[in-house]
Order: sequence, then C-alpha cells, then structure tokens
Amino acid sequence: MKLAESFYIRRNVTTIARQLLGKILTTKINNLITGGMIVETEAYSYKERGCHAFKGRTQRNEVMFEQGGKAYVYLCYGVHEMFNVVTNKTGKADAILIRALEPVSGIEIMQDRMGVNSSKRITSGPGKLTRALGIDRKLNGEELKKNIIWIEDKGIQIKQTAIVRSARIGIDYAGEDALLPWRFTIKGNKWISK
DNA sequence: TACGTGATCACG
DNA sequence: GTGATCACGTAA
Repeated sequence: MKLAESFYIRRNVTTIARQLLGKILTTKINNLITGGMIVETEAYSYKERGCHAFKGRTQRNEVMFEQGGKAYVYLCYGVHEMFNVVTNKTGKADAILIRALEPVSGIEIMQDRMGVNSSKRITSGPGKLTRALGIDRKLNGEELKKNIIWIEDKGIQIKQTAIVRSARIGIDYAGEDALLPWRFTIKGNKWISK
C-alpha cells in the first residue's frame, strides 16, 4: 500500500527518515517497473546548515518548500541525479535523501541501466540508485501518490535496535551541523553505500 | 587520493 | 557575467 500523504507531514523529518527504512521505493519509467527496499536515508531540515533550503528559497530548492509527499531531484557534481522525499508542511522545507536500496523489482532492467551483468551494488549509493531506477530531474516535483514514482509499506518492520544512526556523508561545509546523527541505516545490510 | 562534470549560487 | 563550490562514483 502506498504511504498516505499524512506520512510525510506534521512529523519530525528525522522520525520520517527512520520510518522510511524497510519501505519500498518503486518507479514506472517508460513502462518499466523497478524498485527496492530503502536501507539508508539522511534527514535534512531548513533549520540547519547541511540543508539546501537553509538560506531560503532558490530556483533549485523550490519544491522543498511545497507540501510533503513530492520528489526533490537535483544534479550533484554535474553527474549524479539525487532523489529526495520532501516532507513537512508548505513553507517548512525539510527533505530526506534516499542513499541506498536493496533491489526488489526489475533487477535485470536495473542491471541494463547500470551497464553490468550482476546485481552487485547496483543501488548502493544515492547517485547509483537513481540511475538504476531511471530517476532524473524530469521527476522533480512529482507527487509520490501518482504512478510514476512512489513509496509503499509492505509490512516490513525494522526494529529500533536494528537501526544505526550516524553523521551524514559529504557535508563538511555545514560546520557543526555536519555532526548531527541524521543518517539512518539498517544494521548489517549489505546494500548500504560505502 | 585525485578528479570529471555542469548546474548553482553569491558576488558584483 | 564569472568563478568557486558541490548531499558522488570510480579508478588507482
């Protein structure tokens, strides 16, 4: 069952980031279905320096200021498309970066998109999973309740004791906010990014 | 450890 | 307009 709109709003972004672990992210692009279980997330809030929305609204981060339940997709280092889930109410620009998936659906399609013959590590990183699932900036602002990109709850429960908190990756520019333990992973899962 | 890659943003 | 920077991935 797709996550309800209420899942994405009126709750702490860190709570939502934790609860996204074990949920299934799926895309239907060019009529091809691909998807995987979320095993690594990072929370970002407009209140802290790690977040694209910290300094206010810009052309790139505009969708972050909209109501939760949409995709925020941007290009990183000129090469990698990055997929985030927008959360919180209109004007409260929170988002969660999806950093790694465990492949579930359309594994051959994902291998083709990655140009490899094995499923090994095809979705273990934020730039890789978007490529495997066919996600790019055309999906920026897309509503997750529609049938192009969505997140489902298939009843998989991740115990609190199986969740690891750590500092977020690659945001040294955020100063002391880079130390916030806002990265969530499923303990021992082999699909976590390196 | 180094660097490709091109959009973005803060300057003026 | 311009230049530094960047929520990565791969090669070495």
